[in-house]
Amino acid sequence: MPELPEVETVRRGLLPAMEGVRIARAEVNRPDLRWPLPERMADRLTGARVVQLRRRSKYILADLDTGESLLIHLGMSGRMLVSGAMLGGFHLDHPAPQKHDHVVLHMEGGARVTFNDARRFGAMDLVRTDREAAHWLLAGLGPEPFGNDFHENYLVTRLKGRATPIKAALLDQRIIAGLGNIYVSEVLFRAGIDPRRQAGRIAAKRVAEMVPIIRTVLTEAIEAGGSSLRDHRQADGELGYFQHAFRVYDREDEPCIHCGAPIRRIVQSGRSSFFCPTCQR
DNA sequence: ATTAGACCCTGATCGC
DNA sequence: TGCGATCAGGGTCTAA
Repeated sequence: MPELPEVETVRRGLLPAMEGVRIARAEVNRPDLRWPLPERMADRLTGARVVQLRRRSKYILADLDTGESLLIHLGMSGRMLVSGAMLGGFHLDHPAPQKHDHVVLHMEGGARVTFNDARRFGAMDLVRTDREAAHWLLAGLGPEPFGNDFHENYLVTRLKGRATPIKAALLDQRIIAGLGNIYVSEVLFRAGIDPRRQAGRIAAKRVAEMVPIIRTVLTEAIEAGGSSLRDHRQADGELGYFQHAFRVYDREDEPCIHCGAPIRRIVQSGRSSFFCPTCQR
């Protein structure tokens, strides 16, 4: 599901339908997702205008003119789909309601934004915009990969002394926000680092080299509309296509693009890691 | 303080 | 066509 590039792709797709537009009616079809939805959520959304649509890590934040922000997390299987709007010269008709359409925002002017999430690992909450940074889901997040707080010295310092595998360290949202299982594998391949290496035992120079690689991989993925393996859809329903550019992820037993050795899959803390045993040390 | 594993939930896929 | 096992891009919580 959605890592930073997928969430950013969704945010960009939602912009024309949501930013500057008033929510005419909010339809909330169940009391909870991963956690209970906020009190009186439909009432607090109805009539509010979306002032700005932002992203923090894997969260989308819709700032409202009520002083609150709608915080959205897509979990593993969450989608945000726009319908009934003009997009790129095409009109997106309203599709028939689907199973797991948990929240529907009926926008002024006729567009709809539907949050669908089969597995319900996603989340929504309403938070005072001026206290957003203290929200329990956001407070512990590490720096944005594209932000000024994320740089070579920062990463070297944060990984110093850590015995945990570098794979787990890069997945840790408190260290860096936004990476997930796909892009960590892709980053470590490009950096030539074995995912099992202890984070604190990698030479500082090689840790530093990961910083621009992280930014490059994420940028390329955003430009491709994210990766669509199973669940991810852009806001207009289109598939992303970065999965065609994977060098190791989901390529078990296929040849390494550099050396031809078969790509290996191992399981680390319950998640698959893909890597080339020859090129990554 | 760290770290591995269970858990949350549904659906797709694969082997039999 | 059916059935069980396995797996999935998220994160939190517990127990070692």
